[in-house]
Amino acid sequence: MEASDIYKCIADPQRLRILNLLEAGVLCVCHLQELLEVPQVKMSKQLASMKKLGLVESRREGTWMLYAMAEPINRLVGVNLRYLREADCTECNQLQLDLLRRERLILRIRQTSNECPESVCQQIGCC
Amino acid sequence: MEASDIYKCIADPQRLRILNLLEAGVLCVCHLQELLEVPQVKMSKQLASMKKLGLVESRREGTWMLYAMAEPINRLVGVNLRYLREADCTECNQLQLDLLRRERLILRIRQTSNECPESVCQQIGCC
DNA sequence: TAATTATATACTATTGACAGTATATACAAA
DNA sequence: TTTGTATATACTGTCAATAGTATATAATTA
Repeated sequence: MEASDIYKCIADPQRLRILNLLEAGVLCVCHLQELLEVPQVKMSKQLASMKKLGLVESRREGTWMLYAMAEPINRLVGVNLRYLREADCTECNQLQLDLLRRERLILRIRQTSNECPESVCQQIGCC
Repeated sequence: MEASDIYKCIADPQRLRILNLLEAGVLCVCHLQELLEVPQVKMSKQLASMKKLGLVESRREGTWMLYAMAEPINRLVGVNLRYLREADCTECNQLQLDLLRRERLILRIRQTSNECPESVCQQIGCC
């Protein structure tokens, strides 16, 4: 895999945000949809493209699909996420904000019963 | 300027190579053409796009145009160049190779009389 | 002033990425 | 076995980036 493929991938702000979120932990498609406020079909296609690149992995849990960073995390992606989280620009602030929103999402799932299957919940870290 | 603009820019291997070369020092269009083996029109357009982004600057010297990294160098570009020069991939090796070829080019100009005007030569560092 | 050199821009055709809609699949529950 | 839910894929149209050709510009030299 070439560096240019990675750059093309993270040149899309939404894909960058997805990678940023997944580096913090496993999430399922519907939660990514909610956090980024994009239609299901778009999220699914973004994830498929990153899976094809080998950047993310997916695991089925019932009807739910859990997505995670492929291990070991691509170093070029890691370098850039680390830089952008510290930097100061519109996109960078969004990454910080997304991580906060992820925390809040997990809290909400924890406090709401049956929001998602227990097996999913365990992977995400709600319970 | 957003991070995504930078990534779109360096997602093109040739533009990445140009930035890599310019970080090492000033070069004129024809030398970049020679080093990257691309047609004049293409090089000119790549440089124009990066100038528009504010990543490079140009200065006329007679009929010659000298291109340089815009100062201060964009930090995201700097972070990535630094990483890629150390990393091991096809594109990364190319960056190393380009720097060597640049050294050799400068040596050749130094040893050949009248290959380029003296004012240009001084900026590039041949003499 | 005309010719030459280095570089830039205009124009055109092609291609690749993307969004949106519709539909398919995989699994669970009734 | 039907229904529902979460997700994926197929299909289509649109738009932006790119390459290539031709031409323009800016400065130098004869």
